[in-house]
Amino acid sequence: MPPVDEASIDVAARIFRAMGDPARLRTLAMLAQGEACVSEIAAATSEELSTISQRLRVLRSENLLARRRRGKHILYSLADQHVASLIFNALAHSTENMPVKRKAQK
Amino acid sequence: MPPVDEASIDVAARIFRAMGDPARLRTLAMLAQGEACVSEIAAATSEELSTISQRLRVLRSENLLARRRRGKHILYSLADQHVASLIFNALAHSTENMPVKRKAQK
DNA sequence: TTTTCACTTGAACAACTATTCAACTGAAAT
DNA sequence: ATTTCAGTTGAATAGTTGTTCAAGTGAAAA
Repeated sequence: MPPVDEASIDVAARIFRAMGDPARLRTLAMLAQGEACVSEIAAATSEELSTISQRLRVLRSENLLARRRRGKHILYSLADQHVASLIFNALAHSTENMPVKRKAQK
Repeated sequence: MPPVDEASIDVAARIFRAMGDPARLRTLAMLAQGEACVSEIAAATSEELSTISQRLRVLRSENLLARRRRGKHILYSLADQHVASLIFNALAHSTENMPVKRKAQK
């Protein structure tokens, strides 16, 4: 771990914060499976279209997403493999590192 | 990327959120360099002791920290290497993946 | 060119979060 | 046993964030 400069910390924190909402993380996890348009995501979660759009806007503002148009739809996907790694990493961590939080016996 | 269950998403999102604050991430980065007590952290950042304590409480509640006592001081450190990886990963991502966000020329 | 429609966006409101203060806790030192 | 002091915690406040609504965009289809 090299000494960390302030700007990097801020950028990294913004990335973490963007990923730190269950709804947004679920969206990212969905996109990790493949491209999807806004309507598809909305349908999959039974939520407002504009809710999804705002959510994607947050993720996009941190450069976590890529998008392209196909016909009338806009297809979203993860920006790169790095984003997938972060998700995978945290999910792995979340399933393993869940100590029972009990003191050594007696 | 395996299909993700709801509980894992929630835990992972909580971890990300805890890391998604510049002050907290700075603290984690500092602890990645080695153990430190609350006073040291406070001194290093010129902040209130209770501010630091509350901050550590948030990180601790997501199992990101370990602590042990030495004399009158309580030494904090990262819970495990996994946490260091997450930090390192995001910092790496933050320094590289910063596209100039400009369209292809002309 | 006009219409359509998928998506985006600003504003508003409710829900959540970070910091500070002041009081408290408890292990260590005396 | 008493004192000390590093750290913790509940409450209050100010600032931030997520969702929704309603209006607006703009590329594609007609």
